[in-house]
Amino acid sequence: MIELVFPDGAARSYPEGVTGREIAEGISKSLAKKAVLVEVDGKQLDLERPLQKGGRFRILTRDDADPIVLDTIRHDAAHVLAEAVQELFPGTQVTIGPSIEDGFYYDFARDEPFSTDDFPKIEAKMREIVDRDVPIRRHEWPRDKAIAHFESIGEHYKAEIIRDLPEDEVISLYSQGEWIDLCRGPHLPSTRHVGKAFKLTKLAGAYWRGDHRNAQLQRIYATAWRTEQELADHLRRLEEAEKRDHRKLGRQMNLFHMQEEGRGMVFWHPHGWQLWLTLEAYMRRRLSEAGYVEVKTPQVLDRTFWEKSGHWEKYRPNMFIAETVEGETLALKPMNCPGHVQIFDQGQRSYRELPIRMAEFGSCHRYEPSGSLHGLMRVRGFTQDDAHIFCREDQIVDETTRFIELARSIHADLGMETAYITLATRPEIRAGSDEFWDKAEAQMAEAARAAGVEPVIAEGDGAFYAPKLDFVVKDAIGREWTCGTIQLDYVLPERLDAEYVGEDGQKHRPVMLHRAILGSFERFIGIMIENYGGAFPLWLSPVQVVVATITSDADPYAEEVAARLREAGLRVETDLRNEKINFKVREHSVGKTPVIAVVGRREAETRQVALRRLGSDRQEILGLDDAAVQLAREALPPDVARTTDPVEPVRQALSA
RNA sequence: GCCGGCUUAGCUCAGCUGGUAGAGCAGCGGUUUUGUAAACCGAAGGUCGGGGGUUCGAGUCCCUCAGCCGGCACCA
Repeated sequence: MIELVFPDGAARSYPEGVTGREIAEGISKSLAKKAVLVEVDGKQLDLERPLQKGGRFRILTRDDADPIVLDTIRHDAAHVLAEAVQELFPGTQVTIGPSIEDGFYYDFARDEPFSTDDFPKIEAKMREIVDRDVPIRRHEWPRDKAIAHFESIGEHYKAEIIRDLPEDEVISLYSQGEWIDLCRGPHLPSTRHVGKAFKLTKLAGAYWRGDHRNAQLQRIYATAWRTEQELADHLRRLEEAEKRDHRKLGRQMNLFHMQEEGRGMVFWHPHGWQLWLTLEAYMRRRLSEAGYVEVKTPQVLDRTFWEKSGHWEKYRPNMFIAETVEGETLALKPMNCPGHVQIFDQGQRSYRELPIRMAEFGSCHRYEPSGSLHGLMRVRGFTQDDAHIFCREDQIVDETTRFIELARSIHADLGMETAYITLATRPEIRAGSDEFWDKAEAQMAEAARAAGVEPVIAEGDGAFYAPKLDFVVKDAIGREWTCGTIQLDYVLPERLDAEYVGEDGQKHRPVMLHRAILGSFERFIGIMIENYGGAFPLWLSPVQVVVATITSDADPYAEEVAARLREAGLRVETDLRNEKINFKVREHSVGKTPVIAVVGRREAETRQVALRRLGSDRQEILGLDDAAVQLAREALPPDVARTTDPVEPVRQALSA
């Protein structure tokens, strides 16, 4: 007998080998009908699986909000997809097909390429399989039999997977009708439970086992949900996200462009560059306040320099290299760190100077693989908000904690909430002893906790020389972005011979903390565009106010209004075109201008402005001076608004 | 870099099985002086991504190169 403890706390005994379905039937017929999985001590099992041991027990139905249910639906849908493809395209080999966020995919091996034109046919076949409502059954086979079976039907990838499973692993297979696949499970009771709220979305190439030296398979992506409604909602969310695409908005809002001759390089247009300058000025204030000093280092340095830093050996394929007529070989800097060490190395450093927090808005070039380029998100010429903290070992934790607090505050100011922080631990190929890694990882974790954050461990993701913390932020529509990092480094100071004189009069190696908060301006601006959907808050908006006239009589007054607002520090444009006010309001609303100041004959006479805010159709009539003061106050960057009497800069601007 | 798709006017897109390129918006010229999300009229605008081929004839078919898009791989 085994004892099962139900969610309500009741404990009941059942004979060993009882199945979830039998238990459900014992409770109610309707439950047995709805049940899809059971869970014993947190482990989900098929409904028909004989239970061997007791524990905390619950029955999961298809409607359960538990993510494991949706996960199982997606996983089963992947099997249905695989069966459908094999029925339609004989000779196709199956490999793996896991559930993923929002859906699932399946990787197939087939000489002929699939086409998205095949999707309707495949989807129809999938629906047919769902309608067949065939039971999904678990089988356990001896290893040799499983291998022989898959080899005999030409499924070499499956056979390879089984061969690579640990010797003691139970080989489980699942069948739906004639079709059988290697799988760990668990699965739904029958294909009907998969439902029809799925849609094939994308076709892609993917390497077998994720290794580019292996064969390339064809991956079919799909989205799958519990109900048609959930599917429709998801498709609508995708459309929404598409509207926010920074490449689209960048063109529509005339922020930047790229062209063939400069792949991965950005041409910033006036409004886009204004956005950059505003962000840069903000960062400069925040860094200065946090005790950083700003530097600027050369764009191009001789090959010998990169040989010393180790980049020539390790990083050369990613570097832009230039030859001069005099036969020198130079390289554009792919990163700023070695340059910063040169500044550190000038003169004699004392322990009293540490920590030195050396910042640079460092413009770097990296030859990224062509297929990885993506709008502003992955470029070849970019500017990092880079800084290196040179410190003693005993300062690492404190500096890291301070950094985490700074980064969180900056992300929040820029409309992004910290979702979590990851601690990337020792990779397989690494430098340094285990003792070093134990200590370094512990220090990073300690610093995170001191800042009030429990880091999520990213096993093996660290740089080869040290662990790092990465920030994951969440945007307005819930998407996550990795933004900001801090990495420990003992190697570069050693290589470039950085040293300081300690309290003991001896020379010591400083530790370096590489850190960035935005990552790169390019990428971060791309993220900001998507986060705000182009509707930037007033302080960031490239154009804050458009003064729009109703008739040409008001032109002189409109110029006066614009001048007055500019005097108050606002970024203002005028629209004196011979167009109707409706037309102008529409155009500037579509263009995401935060404030439209409408002036007509009335306003000119009374020396007022009619303000209209983006997203509202109300108008606010204010005297010109009041409007200038009020808007200037609203347009203060968040840090300025926090650190000073918000009225003071306005007063200063007014008296200037 | 790899797999697949795409590339037509400044932008968004149409162009069936090969028969000599079309719309809306923007831009330009004019009329209109307008009160909070698109006034009206007109003229213009294209070596259909580059190159090569098949054909009497190619935007359309084939080859090739480039770029872009979606993934994969990469991301010190």
